[in-house]
Amino acid sequence: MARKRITPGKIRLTEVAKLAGVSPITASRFFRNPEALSVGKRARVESAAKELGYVPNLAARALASQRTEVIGVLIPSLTNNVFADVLRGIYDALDGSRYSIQLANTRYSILQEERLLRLFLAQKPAGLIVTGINQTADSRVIMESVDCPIVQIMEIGPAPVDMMIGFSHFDAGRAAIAHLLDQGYRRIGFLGARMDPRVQRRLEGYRSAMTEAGLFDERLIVTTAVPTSMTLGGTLFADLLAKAPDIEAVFCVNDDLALGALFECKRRHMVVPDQMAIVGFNDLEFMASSVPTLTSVRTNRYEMGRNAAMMVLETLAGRRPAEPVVDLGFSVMERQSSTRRV
Amino acid sequence: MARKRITPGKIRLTEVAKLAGVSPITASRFFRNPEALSVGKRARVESAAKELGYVPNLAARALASQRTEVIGVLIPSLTNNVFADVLRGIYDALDGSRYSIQLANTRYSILQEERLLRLFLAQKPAGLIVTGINQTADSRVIMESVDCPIVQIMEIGPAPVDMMIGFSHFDAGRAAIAHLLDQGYRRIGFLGARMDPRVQRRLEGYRSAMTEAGLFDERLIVTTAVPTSMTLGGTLFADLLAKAPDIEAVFCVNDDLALGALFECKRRHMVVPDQMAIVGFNDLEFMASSVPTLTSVRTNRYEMGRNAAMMVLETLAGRRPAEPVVDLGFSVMERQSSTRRV
DNA sequence: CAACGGCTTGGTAGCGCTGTCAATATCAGT
DNA sequence: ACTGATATTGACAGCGCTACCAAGCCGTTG
Repeated sequence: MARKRITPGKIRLTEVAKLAGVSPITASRFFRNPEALSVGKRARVESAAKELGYVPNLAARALASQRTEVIGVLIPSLTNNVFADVLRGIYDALDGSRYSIQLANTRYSILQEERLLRLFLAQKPAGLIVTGINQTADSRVIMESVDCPIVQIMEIGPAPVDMMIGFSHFDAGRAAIAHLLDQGYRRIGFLGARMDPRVQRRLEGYRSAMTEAGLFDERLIVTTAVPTSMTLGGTLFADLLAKAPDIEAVFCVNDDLALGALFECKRRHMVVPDQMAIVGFNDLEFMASSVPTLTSVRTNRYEMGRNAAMMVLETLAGRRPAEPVVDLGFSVMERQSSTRRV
Repeated sequence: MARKRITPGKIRLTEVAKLAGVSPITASRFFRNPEALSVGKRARVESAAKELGYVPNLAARALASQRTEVIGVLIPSLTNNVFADVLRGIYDALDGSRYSIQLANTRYSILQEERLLRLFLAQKPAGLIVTGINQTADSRVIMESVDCPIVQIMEIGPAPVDMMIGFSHFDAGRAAIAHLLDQGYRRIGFLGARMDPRVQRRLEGYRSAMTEAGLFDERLIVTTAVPTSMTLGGTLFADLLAKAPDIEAVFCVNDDLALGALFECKRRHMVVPDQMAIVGFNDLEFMASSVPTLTSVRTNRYEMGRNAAMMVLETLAGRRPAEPVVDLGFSVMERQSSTRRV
């Protein structure tokens, strides 16, 4: 004999079936589709499974059925609060379903993303949720070859691999500037960190709005590839002031930078918004409770995650969403930090 | 025939072996332990795999080998920045290893935790990282029956299931109060949200230190089961002021509350620290860049996650850590918000 | 020169479950 | 009573990989 059975006491489906007096396949059906069984057998299998403390072997199930109940999620950062909200939405939507989540962190690298995508392939995921629309060509090939629902989240754009949910970062950037212009600000600076594709599109929105208003000036822009933080917000804002001392307002590419800028203003005894207006992005919870309260562009992160997961779920259930691309929009939350100049 | 082969074009290990001119088992060894092969065969298998674009089937591997390369991680919250840092540490430590992470969210419920633990069982994880030391009795039974390394993180206590890494929240709470007492503050309030077991132990530390100093007063404590947020920090602080208008300082059970309290002070035109000292907990990045800078108890969250994962890895590699319980300690970062009263 | 031991390689038989299809039981309608 | 349709159940084989053991190969040793 090539291999001796090393698991004498282990409870397999066969044991459950034996105790319940049914065939293994019937017991198997009990776990996957109980309605298909007669009431009597259903009860017998159920009590047998409970009595033996049966735990199904997922690997065997996956091998035999050629699919898993794992939904792969690719996000670029674990630290960024934005993705925490998205994740919460995903987890909430999947809660109670039989699907579980396999989370992977791309660290904002599309090469890393491609590697992780390959890794997911080996798991035959039931569905995939990936961040953004800037995948490598190879990543796209992989995604197109995987036979499972895929949702790209965080932004929308042309040519979805499968489904898509998000909003236009370009438009959102434009809207933030439109608000400031509307409030009478003219010299409006831009603060950006990380500069991932979505941030760059917000910058494009800024550039477009400013150019249109005849106010564009390269010196108003300060960016860095460094990951964002509140401390960085202060530093970048100081840099911006050095480059363009006459600015009246600043659009920060996220809320951490905005709060950092606010504190830098405090440090310099500049009054917000009288001497400096501040607008952030994402509308994290704290923006409404700072002093002064901070204007921000609200993005529907939780809903994005939740809906993305639900779109995968619906597709798996055979009810494919009518609209594969969903624009969740955004809204400029106008608060004290950017009220009209006098 | 019971089942016809439905995968005519799929690349299995057999195909790779055939192309490389070796037996399947030799090809298998290439992927698990390349050193065992002769140099020639190693190269042949490698190029064959690459040529065919072979992706191993993890389910089959798991079924045949009776184990997986998945490490289960149970944390109570995705939103809380504290766990984002822990997770980052875990992901960093596992990066480059062959292990992947299965993350599950207990939502601060030990019943949910037990359910998820059962779910993990079915996956035969290679290791387990769980938060805290307050598991249900059944959870403990499950954990003790699983044959894999387990690390309890975030705090230390008696009777580890297997390994443990964290610090004493009781001592940390005491240390925060000791610092305030040392700076001359006497009427010190306590602000707590969520009130999970670790927060309660911080409260015990507060109670112990205050009692010891002969300063304990039940009216100085304001807590809620509501999840923490900056806004809540402002609200709770207002409640505390209503109950005890004469307080001189406040110890907030986390940094969000502390920043919320700071803004509430601003709103009330109370000068920090002259009229009100504030101490937070965790020392998130923003504590050092607010105005005034905020004192906080630094906890080594990233290291906790990283070391926990490394402990699992080491155990899996057969090098069991000499010390199964690791105290990572904490440090009170003294900043402007709690400098000595005049 | 036979015996030995280390290294590499292969054969065999499953791991535990489920897809497929056939068989049987049940029931309504004529 | 018989037919056909539907609901339930079971037999069989195999999903793709690896554990176990055995065999082959080689150089070394007494």
